Amino acid sequence: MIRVFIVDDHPVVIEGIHALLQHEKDIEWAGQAMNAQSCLGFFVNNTADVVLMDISMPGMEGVELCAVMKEKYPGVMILGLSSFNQGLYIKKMMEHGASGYILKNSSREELIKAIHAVQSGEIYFSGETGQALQEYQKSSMTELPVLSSREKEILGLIAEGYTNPQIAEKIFLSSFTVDSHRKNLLAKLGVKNTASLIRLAVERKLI
Amino acid sequence: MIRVFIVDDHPVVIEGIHALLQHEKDIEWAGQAMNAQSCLGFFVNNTADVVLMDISMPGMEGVELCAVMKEKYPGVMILGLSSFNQGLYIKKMMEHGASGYILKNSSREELIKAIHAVQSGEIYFSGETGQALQEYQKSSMTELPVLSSREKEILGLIAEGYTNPQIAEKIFLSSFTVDSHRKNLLAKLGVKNTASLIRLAVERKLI
DNA sequence: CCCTGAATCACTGTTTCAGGTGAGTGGCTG
DNA sequence: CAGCCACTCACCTGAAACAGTGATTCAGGG
Repeated sequence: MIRVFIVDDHPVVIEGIHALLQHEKDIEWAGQAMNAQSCLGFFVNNTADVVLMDISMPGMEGVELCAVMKEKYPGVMILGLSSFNQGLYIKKMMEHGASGYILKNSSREELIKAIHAVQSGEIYFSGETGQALQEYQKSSMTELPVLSSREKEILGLIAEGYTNPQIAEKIFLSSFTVDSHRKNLLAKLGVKNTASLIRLAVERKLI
Repeated sequence: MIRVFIVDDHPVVIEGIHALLQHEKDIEWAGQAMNAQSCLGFFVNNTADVVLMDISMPGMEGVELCAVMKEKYPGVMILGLSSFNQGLYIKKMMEHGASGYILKNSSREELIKAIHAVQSGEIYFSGETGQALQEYQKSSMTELPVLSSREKEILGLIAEGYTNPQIAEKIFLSSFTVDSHRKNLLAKLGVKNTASLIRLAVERKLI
């Protein structure tokens, strides 16, 4: 008998999963919580085998709660649960000790399979989720090089649409100097032109 | 008696809302669908008063389905439903005839209030959602000009870091033509150079 | 049927960017 | 002190981007 507990701030998700699991013979509904506090409160006097945990609760609570839970109760297996296929969240969850991750639009069969898997110590990923994780690791595994403050300043001005001469005038430098910084930016970030540079900068929130 | 139909690709959400509504005396469960096709199929021989519709279904189906439904059955009120507080989606939904929008983590009370509101022709927004919409409209009040499909294609390739000659070779055009499209992009979006162009494109999610 | 607009191509300048190379200063650190 | 690195400046060359102008074709809508 697997005791399942759920933490999610969406009432409909709690209800839905309850409905999906209520006729499973080897699954017992341990309880539910709508936020981190009440989850931790439950585990003071009770326990469960598997916790289904929404990751994208307000304020990143999910990831933190996962860390706290695994520290206090390492025997409790945590299965991440989210509506979206977000590599970033998945990665953080796993770093904090989660045993797997499934999407909320998973089928009843997949949900049950995942619960069994993590309960017996396996790592479970729904297909799409595993893919997203790979994608994520491919695209941002590479550490961003450190940019000097001058470089970041100039990167910002380039993104504003200023040309080298304009930037030079604005911050009292030679346009040769601005050009040097610009070339260093391209080299450091491994891109070939302004378009790639700005795209990377915006997407990785360097500006 | 309000007949409520739900379209959502998440089984748990369907179950959850069903559970939340099943004891409401003046609400009748008209049916459910997990995708746009089966929703449209239902309405061939049946009808409903209010449709709860997930916006963020795979492939933007939600927004499109909303448009089709309102064209075919203008009397059916549509209430957007999503896990996230995304101004962009909300705006698109409303442009396509939706009567309101609530978050999936809304309480049972709010859900029922919203259903009654839209059924009687009102526009309903959950508090947070209204805020997000305002935020969104503030930040991008200036309407984005319409880009042709060719322009969007070339914008994407510029963002990938390709130069005009490379793009020309890639999509079998003259580099003059690519340059023309590029100039049109700059003109339409009101920017002066590639840096501004790409920044705008990434920030406004044109690519 | 005419007008509009997307899409295509062309030519000519000017400006900016990219690549390479080199060099001087000042600060921090092993 | 020697070495590293950020920051600064300089020049040269070729490639790309930007600006302006103009033209053709083709599809769709009033």
